[in-house]
Amino acid sequence: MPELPEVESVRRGLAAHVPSRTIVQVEVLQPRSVRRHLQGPDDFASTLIGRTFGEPRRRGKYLWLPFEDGDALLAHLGMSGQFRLDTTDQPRHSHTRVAVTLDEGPELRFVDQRMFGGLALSRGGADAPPEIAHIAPDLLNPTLDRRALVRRVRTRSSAIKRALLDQSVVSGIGNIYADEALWRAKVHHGRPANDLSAVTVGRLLDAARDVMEEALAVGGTSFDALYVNVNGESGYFDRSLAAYGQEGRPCGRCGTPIVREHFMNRSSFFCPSCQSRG
DNA sequence: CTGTGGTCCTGTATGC
DNA sequence: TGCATACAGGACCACA
Repeated sequence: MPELPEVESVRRGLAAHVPSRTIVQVEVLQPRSVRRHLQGPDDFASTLIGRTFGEPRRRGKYLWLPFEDGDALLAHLGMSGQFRLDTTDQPRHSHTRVAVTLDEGPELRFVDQRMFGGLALSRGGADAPPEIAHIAPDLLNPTLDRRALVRRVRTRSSAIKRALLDQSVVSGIGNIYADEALWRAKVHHGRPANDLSAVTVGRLLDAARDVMEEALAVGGTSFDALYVNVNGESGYFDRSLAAYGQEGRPCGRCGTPIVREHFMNRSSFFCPSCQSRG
């Protein structure tokens, strides 16, 4: 379940290998994975050939690989998407959806079991893909206006967790890090965002930033083989999770068993004692 | 504009 | 053993 730390780990892996590499061949093995390229899979493949990569970039959970000509390869990993850099003699993983041969070095492979992710060419998207204009800045963006963000969050009447997960409010947070941030800030996920004080929302956003930075430092969170970096390696932050997936285990602060609750068609894990409904 | 709930997708785990 | 069901959940879309 790639969220900001996992996507950033992938971006860094790509940054070490793809800049200055030129595409010589593209194989679309699963058309669904390029469904957001409206001209179709054949156009996707042919239009990429001959282009040269620049420095990979990221906003929230979106990743894009700029080309030197001003366009970009826009990617989202969805639930299970991976970029892998494998030598051509290594067997392709069975869920390989797109394979990109470069002029030298390893092959770039997009692997995606559940196919919620995908690739597309973004015209003129090297600096800022127009397709993701609606995606808000993320918490690791040094130019983020924290006060403006606190204000925007507090205009929402829906549950605070819904606001945290809304990528047009703040980007990069998914279900795992939302639960971790709420636990750290001692806020119940269902509290209306506009009921929280500016200080509390500020603390919550700081907690989200901190937990994602800590996760990034250890390569992200991996529960299974669905998230790995470009070399196929797992992250280690699952060992540091305080709330997510901890149902029945004692809260690290007060010892009360962590509770799981259905919320927004997914699971929310929280401490019923530390995180009161207010 | 904001808010809400349905849908897509496949592999794994669980229940009868 | 086999079949059905639940679950994982990010982004998008229709609709109120």
